[in-house]
Amino acid sequence: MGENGLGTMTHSVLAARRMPTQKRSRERVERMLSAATALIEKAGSDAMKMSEVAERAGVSIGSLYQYFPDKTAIIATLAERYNAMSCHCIGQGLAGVQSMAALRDAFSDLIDTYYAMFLAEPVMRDIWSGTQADKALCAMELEQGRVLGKMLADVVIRLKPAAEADDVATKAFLVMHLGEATMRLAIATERKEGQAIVDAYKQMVLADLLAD
Amino acid sequence: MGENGLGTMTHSVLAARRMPTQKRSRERVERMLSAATALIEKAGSDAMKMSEVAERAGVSIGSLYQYFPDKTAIIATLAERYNAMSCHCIGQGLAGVQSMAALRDAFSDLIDTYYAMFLAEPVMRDIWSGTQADKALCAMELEQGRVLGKMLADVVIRLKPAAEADDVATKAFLVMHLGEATMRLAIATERKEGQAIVDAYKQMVLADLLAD
DNA sequence: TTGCAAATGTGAGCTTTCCTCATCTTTTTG
DNA sequence: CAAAAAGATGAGGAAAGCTCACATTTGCAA
Repeated sequence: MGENGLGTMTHSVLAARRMPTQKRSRERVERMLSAATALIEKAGSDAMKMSEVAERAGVSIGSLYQYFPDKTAIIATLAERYNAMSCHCIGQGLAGVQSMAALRDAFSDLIDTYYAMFLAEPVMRDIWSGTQADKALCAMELEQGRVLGKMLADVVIRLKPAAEADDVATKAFLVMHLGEATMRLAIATERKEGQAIVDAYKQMVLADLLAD
Repeated sequence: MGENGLGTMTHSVLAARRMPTQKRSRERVERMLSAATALIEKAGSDAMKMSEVAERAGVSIGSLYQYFPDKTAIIATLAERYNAMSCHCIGQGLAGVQSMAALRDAFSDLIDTYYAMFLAEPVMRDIWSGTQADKALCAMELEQGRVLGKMLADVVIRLKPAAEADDVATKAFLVMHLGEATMRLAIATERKEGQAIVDAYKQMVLADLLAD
């Protein structure tokens, strides 16, 4: 599962030791990230060894550390790509909404899509369900929640101009963050219960969001 | 902050290598746990070194490993004690509820108490906000959610016998789990925003819980 | 083309931390 | 009181992250 269709965005989380400027090194960095992806899919990011990443990418350990200051930087780079992808999806889903009824449907679809993405992407699952030990990863999740929260808040404010902006912002932030928590919970349980949990989340959140 | 008033329950998470039966060893195990607590408070469980725990407890590394199969076992033991404590609190809070209005008040108080506990206990914060990388810890959190969810579901079923039991159970499980997620989020933000987030959570959940 | 500076690549091995085990000491028990 | 069981010790094995002194390749100006 080498190529993952996530584009070729360069990493920028925690200033890499060196930015790849030549074509050769850019390709090598992509190989490193592909190797890391494959290894995470196989056994999780915790079990991923830097030496294995280097070997699989056909690169020396020294090269690996030239572009990623430490192990978490590789994982953070992958996480950043997935984040960008899901932010884009969610943004698109919310963009055209013109009524509360449309919001309800859009939100419901969007959660289902997000859930399907979690289920389908082993790396995403691994990163968000396991490795939250890392501070940088935690900060990224928080930031992600803020971005998604803002998207949702903007829509709600647009549809309900009378609402208190601060309250809406807080609630939207919470709703999006709890969405991620719900995904984690759903994934950690049986498939059927997982779906029931996601449905319960949608129902609860939508009732609150649509209330006036 | 040596003694923490959490009682002297023995650990039982992942069968310790050896159970302390003599008085001497039981005291030593308590010293190990106190040392671990102090070190986690100082710099987090990630930075906690087994050699430091042993030294601070006035014990050899060998002894430490005689009672805790690995590093996570110490943390899991502490987590188990905090879990038992919070389960007890929450159980008490929900026990005497006889009406939906009382449930609303009890739930609100209970969440505030839980939040205060999170804020006051550095070790609890550390364990639940950081070290979720460990599978045993994740399983414990899930189990904790199930136990708390059952408590809440029992109360709701008692007050609304007409409700579908499965739906209530799923929802209660989700609500309790999202409660923990909310705590984590609140703790990760500024104190004032944290309180607003907790309030938003309470409002959202209660509206759903009290709906008929 | 050529030569040189900057960029890139290498991997042996240093460091840190978890954890084991052979051996010794203390306590309990028949 | 002697044997057996429980408890205690700490040097050192092992694994993985990461460094650094040195080798190679590339881009570019003369």
